[in-house]
Amino acid sequence: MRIHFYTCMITYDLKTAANILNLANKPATQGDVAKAAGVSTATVSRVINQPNSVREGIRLQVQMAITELDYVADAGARALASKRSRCIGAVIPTLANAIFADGIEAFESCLNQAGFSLMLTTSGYDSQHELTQVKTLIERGVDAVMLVGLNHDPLIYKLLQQRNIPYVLTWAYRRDCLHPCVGFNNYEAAKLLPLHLTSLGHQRFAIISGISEANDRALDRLNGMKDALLAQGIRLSKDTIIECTYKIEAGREACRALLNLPSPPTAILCSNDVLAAGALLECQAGGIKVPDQVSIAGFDDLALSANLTPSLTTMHIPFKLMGQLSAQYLIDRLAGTSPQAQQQLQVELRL
Amino acid sequence: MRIHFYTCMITYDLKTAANILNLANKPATQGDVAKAAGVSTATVSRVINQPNSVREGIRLQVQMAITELDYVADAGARALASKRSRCIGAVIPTLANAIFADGIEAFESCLNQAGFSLMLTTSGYDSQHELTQVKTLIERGVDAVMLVGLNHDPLIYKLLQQRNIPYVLTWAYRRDCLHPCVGFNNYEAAKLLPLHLTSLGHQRFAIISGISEANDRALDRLNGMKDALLAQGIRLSKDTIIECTYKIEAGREACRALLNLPSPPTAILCSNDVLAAGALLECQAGGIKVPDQVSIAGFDDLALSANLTPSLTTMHIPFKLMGQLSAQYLIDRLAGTSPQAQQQLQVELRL
DNA sequence: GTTTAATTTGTATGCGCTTACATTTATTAA
DNA sequence: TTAATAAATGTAAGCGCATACAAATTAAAC
Repeated sequence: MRIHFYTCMITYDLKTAANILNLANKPATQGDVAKAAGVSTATVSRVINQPNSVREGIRLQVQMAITELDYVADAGARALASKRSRCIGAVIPTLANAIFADGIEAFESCLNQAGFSLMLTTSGYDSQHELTQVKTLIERGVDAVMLVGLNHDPLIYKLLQQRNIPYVLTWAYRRDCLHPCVGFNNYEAAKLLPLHLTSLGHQRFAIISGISEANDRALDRLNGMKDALLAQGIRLSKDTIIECTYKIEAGREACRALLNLPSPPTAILCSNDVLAAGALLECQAGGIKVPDQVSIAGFDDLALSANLTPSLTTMHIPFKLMGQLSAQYLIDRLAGTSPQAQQQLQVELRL
Repeated sequence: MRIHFYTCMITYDLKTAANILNLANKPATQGDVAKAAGVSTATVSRVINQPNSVREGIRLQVQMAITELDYVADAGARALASKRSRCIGAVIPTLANAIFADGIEAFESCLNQAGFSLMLTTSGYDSQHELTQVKTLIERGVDAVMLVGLNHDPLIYKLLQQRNIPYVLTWAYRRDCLHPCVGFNNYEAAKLLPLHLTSLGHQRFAIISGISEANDRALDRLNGMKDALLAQGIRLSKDTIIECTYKIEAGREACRALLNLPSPPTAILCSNDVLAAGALLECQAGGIKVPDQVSIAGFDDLALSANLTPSLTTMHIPFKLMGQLSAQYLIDRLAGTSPQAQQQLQVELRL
């Protein structure tokens, strides 16, 4: 036994050091790493946070100790000492709507590459719930926040500004927006659709819109469409504008109602591709020829839209780019630079 | 001026205390609240964490001080002192596929109600990237982790178990699974589809599958379909099984290839509704009558599927319930109870 | 009205890290 | 070679909270 022990001591190395220190099976701390590498905790911290400020030999030694001990820095302690959580929060209306998928995916991916994690919450298109979610994110100590749309409870801005938390609004853009935003002008983009359809000769229009209350994108799109029609001398009666939730069934139902009107529209403008797909599928189910009997236009250019027959006329939005740019904006802000606060993205009509 | 100041002092109350303490405009700390309420920090902490252990009068006093000072507890400090971050991490393959939307939405919602936040990351169907993401989540100090599917790098389990971090596997279930899981048996569920189609008289089959490598759900579904066909004496040739990414265009393309075979299938089994929708839309685009000339079946029962014409035969999965149950499992684990580790959900064929 | 027990509150320590500052070591200039 | 300078490392002080334990208060029992 004694000899064995002695042998152990001779072959003492980082590996056994790891085991010895890990006897209690508690996660290794910076102190454990420091001890194992024969340096101070400050040096370990530097190896992790500013590796270039540590000479190569020592750096490797520390990194080896980190590996041997399976050391993972404690997030709470880091956040407490550095005032940075390395987490960025986002509040989106819902995940169930494909509209947000690509943008958020790109947003997350970008954050990830820059060493940030995404804390994701949903508001269910409810501005008071959105406020609650922002409060929660602040409590979780996020370094920055992403929101969807331009209109939010003023308290949200107050809370964020008070704590100096950078934020960015997305999925929308307005030149006179007082807050950082990355997106496109929903109102102007929506104007293009009726324009295209009137140029094809359509006169009798209807609109299927998302619920415009508490959804500035939906409202802007609706107003854009209405105004563009008005400019052509076309005023829609009340029963030709239907607001419904962003569900495919809702789109179908709305379309059915419109086609049953005494004087049904020859063109249906939808403020979203999910609704448009619903409308198109309702027509197909009812044996109504599109676009011969009725034309349908959408908005957002979901993957589905181009694959329907006939394919949907829709407005393409560079969601992926939007996610990337909004992530980059926040990353830059946190890095101390002053990125452009308002970024407008170009949309494109897809026939 | 002087009188004014004096007046201020007389009306000294929590509000002015707030302003005085907040002069530096730094976020209020627990200590500030304690001072303002005339209690110790321990009491403030209790008011926040175990309100019932504080007498009502003092509790209200403290809560008022919290409001006046806009106090928000520092997440890092809380995590450091309590060893709990109140965050739960999830790694899903991608957000771009609608399959995950409903489940994650319900998962997040459940966590939220229980006072947890969701940290969401994506793996892109890459198991090594998944490992990286789990490491990141651990570094962020999540209290628990949700993963999709049954097969993961063993190191993931090791890391989680080592740190005593509860985890749950979802979107899949196997009776002999060694890990906590909430889901359904992809293999058995997939068997039901060919069964249904052979009962309709189909003999010439083809399969459009997701990439089965590094995706146990896709592999199980593929094997289930193949085995069920084999049991009926039907063996698929190599060119009637196509694996592709979960994109609608990929489904179209695969369908086209299958229909161009010398002896095209009369039934196409898709391991996912996105692929099935692509196949169906390809048929429509090509003027091929469904189900007269070819039958198409899917899996997952996306909202779209029931609204296509003809509607897709598909397997309904209770994704929302799955999200809720997996969230609840982790919440219970963190609360110290021992919830059932394996939970199987029932699927249902939708014609 | 005491004594004892139960409840409420305060005191004080430490969680694990970052960082300002002090000290040491390496590098350059003279 | 030595002095002056720059770079690398160590020391030690918090960051803001939760909580074990001690002290004080209240309620219950006698």
